[in-house]
Amino acid sequence: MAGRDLKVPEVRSATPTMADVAKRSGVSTMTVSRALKDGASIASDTRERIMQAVEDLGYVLDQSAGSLSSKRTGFVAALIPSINNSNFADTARGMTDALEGSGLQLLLGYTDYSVETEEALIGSMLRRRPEAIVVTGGRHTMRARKLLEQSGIPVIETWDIPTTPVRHVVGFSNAEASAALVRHLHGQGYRKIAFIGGTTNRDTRGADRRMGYERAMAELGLTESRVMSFGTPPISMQQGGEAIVRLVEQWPDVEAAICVSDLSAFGAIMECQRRNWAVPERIAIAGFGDFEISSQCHPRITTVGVNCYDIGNQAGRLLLRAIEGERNGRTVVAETIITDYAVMAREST
Amino acid sequence: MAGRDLKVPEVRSATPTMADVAKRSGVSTMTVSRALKDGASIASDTRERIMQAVEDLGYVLDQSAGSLSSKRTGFVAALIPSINNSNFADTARGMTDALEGSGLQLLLGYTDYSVETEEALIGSMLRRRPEAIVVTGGRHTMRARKLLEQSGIPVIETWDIPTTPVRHVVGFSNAEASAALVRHLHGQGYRKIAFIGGTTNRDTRGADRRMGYERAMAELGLTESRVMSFGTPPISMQQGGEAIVRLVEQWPDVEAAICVSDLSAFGAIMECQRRNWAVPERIAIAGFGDFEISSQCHPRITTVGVNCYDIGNQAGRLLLRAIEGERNGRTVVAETIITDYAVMAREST
DNA sequence: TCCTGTTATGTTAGCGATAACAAACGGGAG
DNA sequence: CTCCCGTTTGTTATCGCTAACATAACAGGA
Repeated sequence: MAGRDLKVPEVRSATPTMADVAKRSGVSTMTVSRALKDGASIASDTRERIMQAVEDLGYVLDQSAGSLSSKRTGFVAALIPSINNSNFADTARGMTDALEGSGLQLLLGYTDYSVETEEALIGSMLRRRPEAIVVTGGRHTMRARKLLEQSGIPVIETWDIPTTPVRHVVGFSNAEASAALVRHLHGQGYRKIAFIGGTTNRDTRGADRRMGYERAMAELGLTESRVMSFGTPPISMQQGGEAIVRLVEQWPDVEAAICVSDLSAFGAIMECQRRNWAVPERIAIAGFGDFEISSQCHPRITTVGVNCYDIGNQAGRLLLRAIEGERNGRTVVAETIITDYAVMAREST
Repeated sequence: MAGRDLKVPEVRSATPTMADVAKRSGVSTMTVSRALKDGASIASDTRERIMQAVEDLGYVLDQSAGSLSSKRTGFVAALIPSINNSNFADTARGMTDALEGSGLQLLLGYTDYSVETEEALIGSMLRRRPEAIVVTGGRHTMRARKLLEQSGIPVIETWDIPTTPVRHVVGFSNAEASAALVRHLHGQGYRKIAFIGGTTNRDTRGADRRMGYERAMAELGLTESRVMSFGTPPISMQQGGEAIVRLVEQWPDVEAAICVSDLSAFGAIMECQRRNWAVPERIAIAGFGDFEISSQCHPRITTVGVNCYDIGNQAGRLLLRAIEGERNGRTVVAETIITDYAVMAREST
């Protein structure tokens, strides 16, 4: 730990305000405000003079003051379960891209897969007055739901198709996607198919996938379902590895395993390699989400590709329409946009 | 795409303000303000009455108005290169944990490994008046640096040890860490050691690691350095796979390769497996960062473990001290905190 | 009884910007 | 020469909240 003396920069004592800039350039604050916005009518020499003053003073616009006055905060809130999940990262990127050029910034919050954290986060986001809010999933605490309903701004639920949506929806049925994967494995000839997931319903999409698995198994007449629950969601690579071992111990005849996500599937496959259990010959393993790792590892993992980027992009565009609509006093109809998914058959099954 | 009619919630027309709550509970707005903060002296029956009114009206505090008045926005900005990188995610988590209970929220921005994007982001963050700002890396555009210096708030650079820091620093020397890995491989008996990284210096930490590799090679008297540059940073798993093939083509005698990050190392190893190049017998491969994947894949990857969480946590705590100090008018001395790293010897070398 | 201190609440005056309207100015049409 | 219109700039009044100070009410000690 080393120390260095404090160097006081020239413009430091009091942060300059718009009034300081106005005084220095000999105009009113209103003119400064206009100069800093594009699209306002202002003489080019005046603008230059103002810009010079801004530069000299090191002035930075105070947006909180601006948004109080203009009633536009210039940002939208998006809540995703985890910062470190490439699926949600893609969704966030899709949203950011959709917002490009709209003057709206994306403000992300992380719920850590917990509806309670989500509730708290919705509260703190709403206090900052976003112009719209995007949440992941369709299940919320009662209070969270009420907050969303009363917020007075467009609300979009993503990554799911809730039975009673708050308002707009952009997503797909996790249960249906999971069922499609079961049918695919069935089509490949597998019968003794297991499901590996977390021990709780904390990850609601994970729970939906398990439900879809069970439903599809029943529909295919495969009455013995093999569900291995292990660890608190989201389950890690390591937990996937441990779970596959337990699975094989408990049901030695198992032929295939569907993991709740690609990460746990990857962990499971690596563990199999260490134990010399051939994948897919001894046991086939599939994942969910089509993470980069699934197409890169060896063997490449069969999974369900979800249009993550598109979910975000559609949500972003929908949100722009909704904000625009409300601003113009138009009646905005609640929309449900269903995104697609596809089983990606690869080497692990 | 399905539609549903707009359902107008009861409290919708105009968002209620504190004055509405005050009127409804028969007190002044100041009392309402106090009731919504903890630590203020207020009669418990008054508080209850106010809370009831808040509940009835669905009132949500407007923080932008509050912070305009109190001059405290209640958030700190942190810029990280990528949303989808578990190293930076850990740093973010460390920061969030450090901020827990301080009343400060973390607002993340993503620079996408570009100093230009960073500059723009610093601008838009500063406009929202964070109480402190944390950036990743020590290299910035001139304008960005000026913005940081003039911001009047605590600035912390992380993940690096800049030669001329803006103010506070929490990080380690990427070059030194990379050199340590070279020395480790040398100690294992490897001599023809290569480095795989991106084609540009966009990822400044990646560039530092390459520099450290070259310096260490020279110091060890290994004069022939083998640098394979491939793809725009951050290079992906797939690019790691492609790079290792090119590397072996160009220098068939290569014995070991250090990849700029674990992800590219993983891609390289998987590609080797597909080509039946034994790792580490035919070629040893090491990564950087100790991502989860490195300890989970097969073979497990030798890498440099960085104390990501600690970087964030220390930065968070430093930032709290600095804010506290400035608020009390104390002179805050610039601090440099050096975090540790360690070569993690595993199966891939 | 009066004074003092504590607790609970109210009043006033902004915080720093922008919306909305007003006004000054210059130039071209009639 | 006058009038009108478009362009540029200024004035005023908030936006919703909180800091700082003021005041009221009450309890307890001298």
